[in-house]
Amino acid sequence: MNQHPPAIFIMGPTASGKTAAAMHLLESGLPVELISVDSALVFKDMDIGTAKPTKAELARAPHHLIDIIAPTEVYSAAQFRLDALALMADITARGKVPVLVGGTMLYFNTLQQGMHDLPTADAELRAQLHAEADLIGWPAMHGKLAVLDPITAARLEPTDTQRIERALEVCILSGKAMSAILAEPAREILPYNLLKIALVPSDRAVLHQRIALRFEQMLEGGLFDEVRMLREKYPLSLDLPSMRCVGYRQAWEYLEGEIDLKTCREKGLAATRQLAKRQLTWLRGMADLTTLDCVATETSHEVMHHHVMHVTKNNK
RNA sequence: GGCUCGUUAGCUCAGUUGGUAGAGCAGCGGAUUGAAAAUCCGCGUGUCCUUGGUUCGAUUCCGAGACGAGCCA
Repeated sequence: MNQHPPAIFIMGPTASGKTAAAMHLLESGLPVELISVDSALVFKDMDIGTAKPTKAELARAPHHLIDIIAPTEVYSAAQFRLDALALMADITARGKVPVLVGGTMLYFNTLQQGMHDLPTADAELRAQLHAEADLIGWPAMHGKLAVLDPITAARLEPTDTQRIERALEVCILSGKAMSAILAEPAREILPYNLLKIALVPSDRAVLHQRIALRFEQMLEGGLFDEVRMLREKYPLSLDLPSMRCVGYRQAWEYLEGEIDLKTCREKGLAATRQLAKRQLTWLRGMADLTTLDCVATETSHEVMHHHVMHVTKNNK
């Protein structure tokens, strides 16, 4: 018997209708609070390109973890885990059920699996490592990692710059091999009774159509103006996580005159489709999912409502 | 109307001195532990426009046709 309180995950690729699904639950009167699980929605002033719920929608259906940092700042899976755990405890204490809705599958995964006791990211050290890599190249950095942590080096491609950098950072800051830390027992599992709903398209082509439609709406809705505004308001660069978000990177390149509008549209669309594909890959590997077809919106909402009602009732 | 060039993967194009072909992008599959909308790995999906001829064998050479682009009328 599971004595833990309930919590609900609503997961799905971009443009699968997660926001609508979450709002449907809230507005049908179920005792829930929403937590966003999205690495792009955390940024203030990035509204159009992230397809953030509108001000009106957020007023009707408040989401936690939206607009919490500036586009110059960095968020992380580890920070998300801490933030989400605190919010879930609060919501549960208020007698409500936390609904975690979003598309950042690493965050969902981290929340469920917990994290090992790895050192926090260190911007200064990363800058040093990056400068070194510029001099000797990433294959040589991979070679250095092979000395410090052969197990992790064997797991990583010499081209996987981001993970090589992180593994070196972990070794240097902790004095231990990352693989040694990961071999230690993981932290406790999430103390909630989970209902995990996955919104998956029965037809990928339909999702692609939705993505195209939404991207067009973003362009018409002023994505370029938004990026111009962001660049005036903040000291941004293309290597910041915020500006690496799908759509923003391509809009930036267009505004710089590096690509024309047609190319911007094509690259933006392709990047969004590729994002959706990676999200679906994550979902295929997850256990205990209640999978609903995001193409059949009304049916899915009904079924989801039924499941959630069942869970929230058992909470009493 | 005449001449020239072109037609090869979903797109842009290479290539085959005649032995049924390969890049980039797109797409598809996978990995994923403080950047994750990130980062990385794997996979070629084809009436080589059609049709006659030459040939053991034609996507390749020759003829005709279709379509497209350009130049001349």
